[in-house]
Amino acid sequence: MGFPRLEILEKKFFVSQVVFPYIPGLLSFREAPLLLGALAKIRREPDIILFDGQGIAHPRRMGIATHLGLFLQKPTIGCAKSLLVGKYLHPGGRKGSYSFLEDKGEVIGAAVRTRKEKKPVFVSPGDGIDLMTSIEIVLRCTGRYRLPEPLRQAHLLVKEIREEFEERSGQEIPSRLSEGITEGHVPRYTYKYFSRREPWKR
DNA sequence: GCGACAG
DNA sequence: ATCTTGTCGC
Repeated sequence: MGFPRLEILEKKFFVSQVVFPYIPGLLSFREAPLLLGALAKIRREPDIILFDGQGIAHPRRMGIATHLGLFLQKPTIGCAKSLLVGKYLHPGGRKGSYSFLEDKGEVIGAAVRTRKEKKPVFVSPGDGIDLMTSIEIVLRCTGRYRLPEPLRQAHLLVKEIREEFEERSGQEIPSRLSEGITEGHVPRYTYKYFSRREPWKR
């Protein structure tokens, strides 16, 4: 999308099976491969990328937005619909109000009210950008809905693709089966490894 | 040991 | 995330 007009410039998608389970704190391992697949199809070079997930508001300050920002060497922002880690005071009810999110004595993001009286979204820098700029961009990308337009449009596109695929292939895409497919494709040792407490300390 | 836990 | 039931505001 263009900024600040938010015109859609390109729409691309990527379909495949997930090969890693959803584990809080390890979302990148499950979704990054597919996101990279879709991003590889984009012709234009984005100036910045907004992700549906955390940036540095992560136990190890490495949410999916940060992870991919570093990988792609591109500025990124994390905008999650719910909290992973950190504490915050409820922000004011007006659209645009926000309060900082902190963990272990450091500010890692903010709870931003993108819609009056609605649950806030959690914004945190991915990489190559600061918190205040991240908040400003998310707000300027938000219109009448809770989610910033880039993320909302992405969700709508996925819904569109999925429905078309379901009717054309007779058998719908077992979206919930991502669980089933996952268990059958993730090597046993891999799952055991990541199922332990704080596996990154091993 | 118990609770929390992006999508 | 997905699913189901019911409610509130434009």
